[in-house]
Amino acid sequence: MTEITDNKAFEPETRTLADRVCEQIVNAIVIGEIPPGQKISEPELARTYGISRGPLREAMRRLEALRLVERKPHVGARVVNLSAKELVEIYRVREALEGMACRLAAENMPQDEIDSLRALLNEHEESIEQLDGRSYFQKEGDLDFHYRIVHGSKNSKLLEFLGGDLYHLVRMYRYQFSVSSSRPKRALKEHRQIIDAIEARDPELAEMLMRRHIGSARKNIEEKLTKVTETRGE
Amino acid sequence: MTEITDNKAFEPETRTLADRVCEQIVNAIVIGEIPPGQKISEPELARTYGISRGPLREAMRRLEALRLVERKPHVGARVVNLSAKELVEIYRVREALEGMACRLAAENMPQDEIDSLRALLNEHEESIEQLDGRSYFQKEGDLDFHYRIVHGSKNSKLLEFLGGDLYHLVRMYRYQFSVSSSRPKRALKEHRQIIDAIEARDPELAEMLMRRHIGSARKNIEEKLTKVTETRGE
DNA sequence: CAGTTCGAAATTGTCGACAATCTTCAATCT
DNA sequence: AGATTGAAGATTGTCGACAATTTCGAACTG
Repeated sequence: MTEITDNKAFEPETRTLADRVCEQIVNAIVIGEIPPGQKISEPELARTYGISRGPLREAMRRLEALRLVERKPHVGARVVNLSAKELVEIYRVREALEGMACRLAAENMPQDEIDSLRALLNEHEESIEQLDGRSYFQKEGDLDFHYRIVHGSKNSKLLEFLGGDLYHLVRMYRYQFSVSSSRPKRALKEHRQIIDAIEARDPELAEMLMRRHIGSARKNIEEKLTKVTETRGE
Repeated sequence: MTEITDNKAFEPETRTLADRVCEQIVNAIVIGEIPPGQKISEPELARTYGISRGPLREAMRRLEALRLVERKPHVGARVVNLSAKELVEIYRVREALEGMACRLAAENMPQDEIDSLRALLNEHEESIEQLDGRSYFQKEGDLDFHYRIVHGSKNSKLLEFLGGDLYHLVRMYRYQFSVSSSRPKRALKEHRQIIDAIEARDPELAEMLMRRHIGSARKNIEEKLTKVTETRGE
């Protein structure tokens, strides 16, 4: 028994079937493999993932809680189709929660995490300068920045709500609309201001900067979407 | 077809079994009928509510998403036992979200809802003056006030997060610790200040007042709980 | 007697089948 | 012709049984 037989890397799937499939479906929805508004057939999805309907229904319950699908009793489930209004509403929620997270990060984020986050921003800068269309990295990289701030707040409930639930919706929207920050350099500058405020341990400023940062993203969306609806003549 | 045959009151239970039982269990947990930290046996609960394990497991998934129970694969589920730290974390989330809700309410809450809310506050005042221990009304009444503000924000996502998910935890905590506002008159005064700011259509002030209001409730908790832990000699 | 190991019981996870409900479409009636 | 009703098909909701995993206890060993 001297060898380590129960190596964690060897048991990557100790979780339940429902959990694993749920994660797969979340990803499929986020990247648009299952398109928004599509009706979900339980028997079909169950066959697709090679499981029975029992675990699948449990996974659906979780997806419902994540607000990625909407269910009506005795009718069925559909992938959400975010309206412009709902999207703006989500950004209001982000503005509030991440503003608070940033405030708390200014109080609680350890120095080593701050250093690490600065290094991440430097990577972002490089990927922007050689802007050979690595929009994927930009998209995920931006969320990575925000996630780390929330992590740095040392508030587990904030982390659960934002990182566990809300970010799936945000990621989904970004993939659907192919939105990579329309002004990456400006965003990077704002990110640097934010981390500066955190390192200076200035909660008020940190919160204000983050709220502005997300607020301008929200205005950006509002602008684009009203433009689209105007074009459509609505 | 002149009569209204599809009266909503006539179909009170069109929802699924899992949904109904879930609501029952939520209530049982909130009022402490199922105490915090208790292990949940699926077969036993299923018998208690007279259903099979299938729907019950779906209900458990929902309870997990509501953060009222914690599950470990192949081990079981337990009712959450909120620590002091987590409770304070939840109040931070409330401070952020309800602050935003209050800001938006100042922009969007219809006048008739404002009037109705003022009437509710007058009822609260009466129930306080004849303080014959109607703490139940105080507890639920306070949440009612906060709920209406969120409703007045006209932001459906805020309503979902706060009203749908988070308030169950807050209610649970209030029942467990038998916390009726330790200073009801002061709370009422603050509520009136808030509704004044909303009616004056002053988003900045409205948000600030709400954040202070919830912030002082948080400090109140922090104070009490550190006192308790000190008494215990920890 | 303490510690370990093995096994039985209980609990959780999964499955396939049956019942209830909704949707669709065609036949009938006004 | 258009609307209504009814039945057939498909889909969702529910159940009981089986398989996999964990837990608890008793027997065994040092």
